[in-house]
Amino acid sequence: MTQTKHRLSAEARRAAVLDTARRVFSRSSYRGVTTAEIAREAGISEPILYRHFGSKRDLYLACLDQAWEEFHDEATVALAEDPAGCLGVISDRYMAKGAKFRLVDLWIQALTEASDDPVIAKALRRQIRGLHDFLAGVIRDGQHRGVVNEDRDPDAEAWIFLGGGLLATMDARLGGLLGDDMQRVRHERRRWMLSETA
Amino acid sequence: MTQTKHRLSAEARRAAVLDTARRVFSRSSYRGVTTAEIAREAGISEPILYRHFGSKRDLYLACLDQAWEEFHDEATVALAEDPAGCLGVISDRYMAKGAKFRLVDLWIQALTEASDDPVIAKALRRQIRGLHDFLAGVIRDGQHRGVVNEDRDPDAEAWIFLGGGLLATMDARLGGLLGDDMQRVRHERRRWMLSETA
DNA sequence: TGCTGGTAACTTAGCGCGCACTAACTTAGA
DNA sequence: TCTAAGTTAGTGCGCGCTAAGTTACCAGCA
Repeated sequence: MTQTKHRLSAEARRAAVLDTARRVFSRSSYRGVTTAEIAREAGISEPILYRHFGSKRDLYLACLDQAWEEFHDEATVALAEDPAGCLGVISDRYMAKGAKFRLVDLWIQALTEASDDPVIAKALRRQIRGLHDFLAGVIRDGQHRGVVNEDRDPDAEAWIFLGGGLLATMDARLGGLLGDDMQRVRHERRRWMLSETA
Repeated sequence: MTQTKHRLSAEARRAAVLDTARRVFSRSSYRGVTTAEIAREAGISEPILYRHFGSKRDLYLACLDQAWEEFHDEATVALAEDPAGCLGVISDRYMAKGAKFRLVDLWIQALTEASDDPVIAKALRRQIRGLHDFLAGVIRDGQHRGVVNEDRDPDAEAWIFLGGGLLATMDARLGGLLGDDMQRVRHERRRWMLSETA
């Protein structure tokens, strides 16, 4: 039987804290958030937080890992379901302004921390390389299917796509600097990528 | 007569502190740097720092302003001297790994702070919009001169270029993730921008 | 040129507060 | 009744910032 009111099992509590932490971190920054804040928002006291995570940094790393894992899973599913529209799904999922939380928000912060913390830097490298390889794979797949122009360099284009993600996050964090230029960026990129000639 | 040894005039000291602060901030982050650290590296004590700048935040904003102003001046000169090669000069100046300090490093940190600090957000918005307009102007100029394909959207392309800058900063902060893919990105972008047909 | 007083560039030493983290205790649930 | 999920009430320390005191520099004057 599941618990009724306040008390949760260890793993349920851990998952709940991780979820809250991910939300709180992603709307501010690693250093801008206090462990007390996360605990309060998760509806627990700090010692409980420290029972499940050894330190604030451990918690942050766990957030990074889970966010990446979740994104990667969803992207893989989207790729299998609709290879052509997959990139659009990815955009919405990981950079769209409306998304409940954006992976790239964590990345921007992690990038700021990376200069002082090699462990965070390493985790971030792994994830970014992972996303790049995924994107390059999608582009290659599109080329085989004749949707994407064969003359394009998949690795280079994947990086440019990733740069677009950074741009979108910047935009969201500054409260909409690009406006409808965002649409024009998408349009411009699509024109380049799509296969006009065979 | 100028001072001989330790004591500097107020304005000379202010400039020296600002220079040091810019270097120290840009290699780490706003929150990752202490005022004591800046003071030590500038060869003074903290109260002197606080005589010239009202707060750590004021100092940071002054760094942002000066970095942007300096970059903008240099870019304007480069544009006047060599309109065609101007974009290359800009790349080297503001994103190249070897540059003594990169404007975009400050931007990435400021972006992290922006969610908690509307003043920093506002300053950053101004600078980014400024760079975008400058880049779009360069592209338009290139189109008039027949160097850049007339069919490209200058505003959209300026944003994409800016996204490339973020990408390069990310790369540098993570210690060279892209490797020679960076060259391929440049090549890919150039192919798209250059005027192949009239 | 040498003395001297005033000014402003500097220093030492520390305050208060916020935050990561914890010791010791309490209580719900099987 | 015993285990483990929870709490209260801290501690120590780092950092932004400052009060109070010190010393280098430069007038003005004999």
